[in-house]
Amino acid sequence: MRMEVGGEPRVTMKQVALEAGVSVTTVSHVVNNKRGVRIGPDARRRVLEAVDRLGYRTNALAKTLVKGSSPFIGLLSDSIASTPFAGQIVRGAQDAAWQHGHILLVANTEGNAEAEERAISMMLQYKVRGILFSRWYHRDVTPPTSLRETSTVLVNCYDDAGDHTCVVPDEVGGGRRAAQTLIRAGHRRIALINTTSPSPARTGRLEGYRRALEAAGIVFRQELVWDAQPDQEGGYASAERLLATGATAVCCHNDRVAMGLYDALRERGLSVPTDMSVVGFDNQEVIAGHLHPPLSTVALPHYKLGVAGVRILLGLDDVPADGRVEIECPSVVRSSVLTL
Amino acid sequence: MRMEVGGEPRVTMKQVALEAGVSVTTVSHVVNNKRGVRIGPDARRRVLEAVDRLGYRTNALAKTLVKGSSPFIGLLSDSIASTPFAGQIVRGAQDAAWQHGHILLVANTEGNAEAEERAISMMLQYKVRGILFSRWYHRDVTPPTSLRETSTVLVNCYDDAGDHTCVVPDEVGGGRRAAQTLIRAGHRRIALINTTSPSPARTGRLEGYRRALEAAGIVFRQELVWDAQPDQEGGYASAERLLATGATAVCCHNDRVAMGLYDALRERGLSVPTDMSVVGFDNQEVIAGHLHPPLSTVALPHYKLGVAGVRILLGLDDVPADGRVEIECPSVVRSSVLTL
DNA sequence: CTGAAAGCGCTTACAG
DNA sequence: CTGAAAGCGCTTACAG
Repeated sequence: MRMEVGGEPRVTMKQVALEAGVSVTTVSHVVNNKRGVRIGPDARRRVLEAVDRLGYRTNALAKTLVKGSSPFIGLLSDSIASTPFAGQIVRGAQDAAWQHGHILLVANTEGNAEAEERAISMMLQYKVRGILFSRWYHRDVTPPTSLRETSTVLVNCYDDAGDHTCVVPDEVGGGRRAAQTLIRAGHRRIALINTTSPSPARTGRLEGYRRALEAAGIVFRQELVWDAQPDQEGGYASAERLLATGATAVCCHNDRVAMGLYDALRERGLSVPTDMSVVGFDNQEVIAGHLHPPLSTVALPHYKLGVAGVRILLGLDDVPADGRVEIECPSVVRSSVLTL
Repeated sequence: MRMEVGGEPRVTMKQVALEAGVSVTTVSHVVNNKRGVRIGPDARRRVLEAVDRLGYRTNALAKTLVKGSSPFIGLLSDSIASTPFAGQIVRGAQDAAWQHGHILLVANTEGNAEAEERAISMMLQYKVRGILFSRWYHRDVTPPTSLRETSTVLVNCYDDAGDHTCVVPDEVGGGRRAAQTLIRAGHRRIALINTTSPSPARTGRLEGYRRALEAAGIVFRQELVWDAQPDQEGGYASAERLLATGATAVCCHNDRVAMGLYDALRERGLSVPTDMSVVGFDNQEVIAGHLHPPLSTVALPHYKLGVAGVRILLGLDDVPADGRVEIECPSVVRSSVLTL
């Protein structure tokens, strides 16, 4: 086996043909294992040997040119590492793309409009099959108009205009599931620490919480629901109020809020779940899995959003007439809920 | 402006030429704004208009073919979302690649050897300029031999054989910096909760800790150093032992250990930093930034590792003779250290 | 069974 | 100032 160094001239099909003493046509046929063409066993052997000897690798770019179809799919992300969420979307999209013989071109724009524009332009020049436009937290967007030049699907976001197909988490279902976890454990007085920032998560989860209560015949009480900063500080600051409500359980807007609440509770000598049952949201592994005690929560389906995004783009999945596909938020049970 | 739909035939330079009534040569010249060629103002205007009218986008793939140089750089990652770390590497590599007109092809292999092999093969077919082989935590590896077919640099890992250039965090410097934070605050009895798993982080940070003590004229005491599981559970379980040593401060192997320790301390009615000064490692934002009180720590330079990886690959940065470049781990001060 | 030739979308000497 | 032609690395009818 011969090794190629970085800048060395690439070995092409022509050279293989020369080495094997056949035409490039023949090389192409055996290299691609073309069915329906008969190649003499001797010729085949010779090209295979030549390929090996020369260390030939087909040039996928040239192939793309003649085939006329692009292997690329673009993924526009507004964040890739600031939270694990965006990463999961990328991972899902990548796995799905790869599985179907496509290659993901990811651009991290940090939400910068100009960077987005340039990334789209670049993707278009590489003749992507389509573009996934994603946001790290579920929200509405007005996507760049240049996206109209190619097929695009919105991932973890949606446009009010409804110009594009979108795939988003089922927030209502998630909120319901969070509350149900508590209801099924026998709780009746369940608080909800919602977020201060307007978002589909805020609206949807509240709606899910109401529906779960209603289905269980529990009356909704406004005093059990309030908004807090959606992080540890917000949870920490909510302890006093929570305790005052006499609730035995609480749904937190996310795992970080739950973490802050844990701290505040512990400082008061209270413990989870004995004194308070807690359910989070997001399933942010590094937090939820390692709190004391580990936190029961509802997971956001980022990986699946990514997968669904490319499947839809490739026409593999059906899309409802309204162009909106919702992915379920599954419940993750750990040990922060006391069964009454 | 005309819009193209997904499957529609692409508009090519030939069509633009036709529309503008010039040759493709001329189109190429004006589209690329070729210097040194004079184009009649009228011709130029006509092609620009045609480009606009037709919505022409150059085919970067075809261009690549004739230019003979590849815009692609491969990044092999063993994880992309299980921790924020890998994501930062990807982000750094992506930013640097983009900045220099290159495109990052990232493959997430989850460390699976077969997947790695296929990804490399794919990258080679797309004629990548080179490949970055990365791991989410710093360690030694024996990279796939097929990597020898292209330029490769190891990111956040290294091979004992020394076949490849590598870029890794300066663990010794990081360990020293952690200890120094405490020493400068006046602490003399400083514990170190190291990790049970053998790794450059374990060896290097311990070494750095020793050097910092030595430089400050503090004698190293074996009883102040022990190993624990490198996560919340390990930190939680270390509280008793830590308290028994009479240390006034502690360096934790990472932020998760610190988080577990916080919990255990709080359960004993103790508080940070009044009763114990704590320094973490990793600067895992979601944890370190939001503990009560926020945790002083030492950051792992993942973003920079990614940047350096592509810069080295592109020949933009010098590499020491031993092929090993170390990136500094900066100290991040928050409020978990009491000044004596 | 095998190969010459045209063509994918571009760029670049080379001639006018 | 402008264009015909060759060529980048491949594939695919079409002839032998």
